[in-house]
Amino acid sequence: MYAVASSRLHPQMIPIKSEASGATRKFEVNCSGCNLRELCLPQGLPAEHMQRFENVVYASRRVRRGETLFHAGDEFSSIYAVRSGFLKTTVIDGDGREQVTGFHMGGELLGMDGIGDGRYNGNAVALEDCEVCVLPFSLLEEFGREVPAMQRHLHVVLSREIVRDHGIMMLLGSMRAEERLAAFLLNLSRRFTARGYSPSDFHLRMTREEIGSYLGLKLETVSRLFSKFQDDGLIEVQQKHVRIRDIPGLHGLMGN
Amino acid sequence: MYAVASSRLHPQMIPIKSEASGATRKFEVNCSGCNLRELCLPQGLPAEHMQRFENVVYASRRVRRGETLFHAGDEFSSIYAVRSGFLKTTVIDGDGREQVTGFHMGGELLGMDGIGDGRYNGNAVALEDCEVCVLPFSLLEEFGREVPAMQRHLHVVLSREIVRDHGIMMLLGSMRAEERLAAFLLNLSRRFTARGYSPSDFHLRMTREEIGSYLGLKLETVSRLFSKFQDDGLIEVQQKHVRIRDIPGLHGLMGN
DNA sequence: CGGGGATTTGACACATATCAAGAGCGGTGG
DNA sequence: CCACCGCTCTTGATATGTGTCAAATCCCCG
Repeated sequence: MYAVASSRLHPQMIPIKSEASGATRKFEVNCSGCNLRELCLPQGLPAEHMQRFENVVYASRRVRRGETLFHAGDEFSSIYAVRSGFLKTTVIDGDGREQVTGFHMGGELLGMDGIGDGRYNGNAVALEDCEVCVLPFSLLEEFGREVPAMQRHLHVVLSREIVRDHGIMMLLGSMRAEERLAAFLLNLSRRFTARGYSPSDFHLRMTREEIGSYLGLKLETVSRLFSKFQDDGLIEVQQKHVRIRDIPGLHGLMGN
Repeated sequence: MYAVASSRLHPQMIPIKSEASGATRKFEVNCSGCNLRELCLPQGLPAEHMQRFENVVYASRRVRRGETLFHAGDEFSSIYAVRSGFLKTTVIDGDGREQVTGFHMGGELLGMDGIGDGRYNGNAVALEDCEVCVLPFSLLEEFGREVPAMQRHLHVVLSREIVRDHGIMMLLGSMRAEERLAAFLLNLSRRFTARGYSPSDFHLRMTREEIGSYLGLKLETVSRLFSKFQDDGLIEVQQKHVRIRDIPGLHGLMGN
């Protein structure tokens, strides 16, 4: 019925030059044919502008598991749209402590933290082999000046990122460990569902430690909670594979 | 030497019509003469565009202590720039729990969380009598389409909000109570300094409970930490008045 | 197929929350 | 102008959720 969420390259990429076989290569994009078009930046863009948008998408870039798409401090010039794969973003403070700020899947945008002062503020690391679309920000801005719908949508995307962050602040500031993990699982479920995967059956790409960092918990706490949720019949866990058995039950955990 | 940070109306407002004496009134703005111009949205805008910008600033609005500038769910049409006073922003989750997402002073922008889906995502409440400039977002967008510098600056401001939020996520996710409060005080100090107030001597407008909400702590913990910092000679506290005695000492608390 | 990181689980420590009581302060109305 | 009331703050005693440390197992990746 549902495919278990897994990493597959989507077949929109059409290389122009075979010599450009490095990490980044120019290519003809086909946003209109991309199965992520309803989730990605061109979402809702009238057909007449779609072709123009495809010229903004400058290149694709392949990032292998463990590799970094951009580092904090790198010069900013583009934002990235995830075409396939799964990444985390992190920030590091003066003392070297790392905080995971998000996990990102197909159709989601990365790098918007770099617009502010011309350098990325955080890091983006692939948790599995990824393919991302490179969107040079100056081209996006130019496009936005010409097409109000594009401009508005860019603002919408930036604003939603702010709203997303406020949700995480709520989670970190006001919820107990159990609620945080339930919220996390439900959030993943929702996002997988939007991409056509099973709402209840998925493979976690991140470690317990990364989940813990994201949720403001230690990895042992995350592990114990997974076990507890399993004992309570809410989920089944086996290493990185999770099956949610009781979505209403997880919802019920929040707010008690 | 320094004025202790206090709420003063800045004198740029020139009412056009005296009958428009309600909470909101149109007025001739004078951004170029505003002492917040270097911190506010028109920051860095070339002089030639300043006058045009002043036409985007649609009105001023007065918000009394305790009143709400906007509620979560209200229809979005404008962002707001704080002209004077001090506000908090909050979000409320399904169970009615409130999380303070920020404290905002002169020159800072509010309401950018509303662009995403046409409704404000959070609340903005005045912690003392405030005056805000109303910036209709559609006018800002129009202006941005015509003036790339304006467009870019709007993006910069949105991006910085994201970066700010990531800093708070770091704070909530990775720091201990003591570090959080030290970071909070140093952040306030920096922002007061940028506005010409004393870096070390200021009046807190928010309650211990609001500080606690912002920092993910309970009010008793905040109170105890204030006492502890005082015992350690780092600060002097008397209710809402704070005097920082040892800024390096506070910095030193972070990362131990 | 081997090795090392990832995960689980237990025992215990400790930071922060909770509950409670009293004091301080400010704003309001007499 | 003063006194009272209510909210805010402080502080103590205690509870508890989560962290820390440790060890064994798992299993995934190279």
